[in-house]
Amino acid sequence: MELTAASPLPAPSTQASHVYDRLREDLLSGRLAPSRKLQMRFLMETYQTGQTPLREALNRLTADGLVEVREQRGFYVKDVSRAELAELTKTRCWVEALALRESMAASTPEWEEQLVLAQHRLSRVPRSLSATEFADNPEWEKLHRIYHRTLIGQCGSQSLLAFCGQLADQLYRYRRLSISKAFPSRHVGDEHAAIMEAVLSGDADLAVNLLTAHYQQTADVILQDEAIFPELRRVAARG
Amino acid sequence: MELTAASPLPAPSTQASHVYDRLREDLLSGRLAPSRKLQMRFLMETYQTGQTPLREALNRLTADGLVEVREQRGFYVKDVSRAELAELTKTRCWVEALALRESMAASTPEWEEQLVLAQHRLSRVPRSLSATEFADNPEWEKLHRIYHRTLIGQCGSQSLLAFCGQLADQLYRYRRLSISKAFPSRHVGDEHAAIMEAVLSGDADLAVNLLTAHYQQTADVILQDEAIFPELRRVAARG
DNA sequence: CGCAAGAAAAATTTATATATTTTTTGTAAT
DNA sequence: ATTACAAAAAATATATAAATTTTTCTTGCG
Repeated sequence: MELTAASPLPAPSTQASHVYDRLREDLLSGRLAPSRKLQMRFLMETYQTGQTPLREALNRLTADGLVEVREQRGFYVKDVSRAELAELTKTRCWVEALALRESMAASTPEWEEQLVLAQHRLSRVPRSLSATEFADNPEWEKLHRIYHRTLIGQCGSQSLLAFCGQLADQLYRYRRLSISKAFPSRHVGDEHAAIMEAVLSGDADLAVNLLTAHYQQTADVILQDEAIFPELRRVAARG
Repeated sequence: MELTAASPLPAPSTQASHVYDRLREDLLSGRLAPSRKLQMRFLMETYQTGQTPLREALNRLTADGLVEVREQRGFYVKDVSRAELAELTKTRCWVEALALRESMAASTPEWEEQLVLAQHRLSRVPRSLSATEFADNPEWEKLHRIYHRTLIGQCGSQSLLAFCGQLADQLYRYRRLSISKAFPSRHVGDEHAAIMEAVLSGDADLAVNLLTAHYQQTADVILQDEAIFPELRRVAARG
C-alpha cells in the first residue's frame, strides 16, 4: 500500500493537524480501505509520529464521520454501504435544497458575482488529467468544492454550512472509491452551468430541482458499482 | 466553583467517556462558564484523571460545538453571543421543520404511538422542582429531549438527527445559562400538546409553524436576558 | 478421536509520567 | 512609552506502564 509520504517541512503548526490532514487525504482517496482497522503501531510507523497527535487526529476524523471508534477496541475506517450512500445523498439533497433557497432569498450582487466566478473557473479546468482514461484532477476537485460551497454560502448559517461540508466529504469518499466515475458519459459542466443560470434567474424551484438531480444521478451511478459494494451473491452466501 | 464530584463506580467502560460525560454536564449547566480557559492542570485535578482521556473528551466536545480549540493555545469553553443564539435558533427551525415534514411523510402507527407516549410522559412531570421559584428538573429535561427527538425521529436520516441533536445541545446550554427561563409565564406543556395534535391530524404546515414558533419564543426570551450577554454599553466602552 | 470450555499468553488499547516546544508574562533597556 | 530579552507557564509530543480484549493452547467430556 502506498500512503502519503512524510513530507519534511510544511508543518501546519501542530503535529496533530498535520497528521489529521494526511490521514484525511488517505481516507478520502481510499488508500485506507473501508472497515480497515487502524492500529496505533501501524499508524505511528506510517505517519512517523507519536500516539498523542494520532489520537487527536483520529478523534477529529471520527467527528467528521470518516473514522469509527469502538470503545476499547480501537479505531476503524468507516465502512461503506449502499444504504448509507443512499441516506447521505438523501440528506444532502434535503439540506442543500434548504440552504440554496435561503441563499437565494438572501441574494446579493456580490454573491452572484462570486457564483459566476466559481462556475467560470470550474469550467476552464478539465475534469480528468487524461483524455483517454479517467485521472483525478485535484485542481478540478478543489474548484468543484468551491463552486458547490458558494452556491449555498449565502444561507447565513455557519453550522448548516459545516454540516453540508461534512456530508460533502463523506460522499466525496464514495465517489473516489467508485471506479466507474460516470466519466465521460455525463456532462457535469453543463449541469453546473444550468444550476447557476437558474440561480441567477431567481427560479429557486428550478435551481433546487437541478441541484438535487445532480446529486442523485451521481449517487445512482455509484450505487451500481459492484466493485465498491459486496455483491449480493456473496452477502447471501455468507449468511 | 462546584463541579461534578468524582462518583465512585458507574464507569462507562473507558475513562475518556466518563470524563466526557462529566465535562459535558458541567459545560451544559454553565458550571464551566463561557469563554473560560480549560487548563489541563486544572482539569486533571478537578476530574482526577490523566491528560490522554482529557484530550479525548475535549476533542469530542469540540466536535459537539461546546468547546473551542485554538492551536497551541489550548481549549476554551465556547463563548456565547446574541448573534450565535439567533443563528443556532434559525438553523434549528429550518432543519427541524424539514425533519418534521419528512417524519410526517413517513409516518407509521408505531411512530404516532411513540409520540403520544412521549408527550403524555412529559406532561406528567413538573417543569420545575419547586412551585415558587424555578428549580431545574432533570427528569423533565430528559423527557423533553425524548419528546422533541421523537417528533423528528421518523425522518429516516441518522446524520440529520445527529445534527439536530448537536443544535439542541448547544441551545440547551443557552437555556441553562439564562436566568429568566420564561418560567412560569409560558405554557410549554400546551405547546407540546398542540404540536402533537397537529402531527396526528396530518397538518404539516401547522405542526411546523407551531414547532418553529416554540423555538423562536424560547430564543426571544433568552435574547432579552441581560445577565448572560455583555450589555451593549460595556461592549461600546471597550472599543 | 473430535469438539467445547476454560485458562494462560499475546497483542492492543488506554492511561500515566516525563520531556520538549511554544506561548505568554514580566523586566529591563533604549 | 515602546521594544527586546529572559523567565515562567502551558500546551504538545514521546516514552513507559497498566488494563482490557483477543487469540491460542490445553484440558475435559461426549
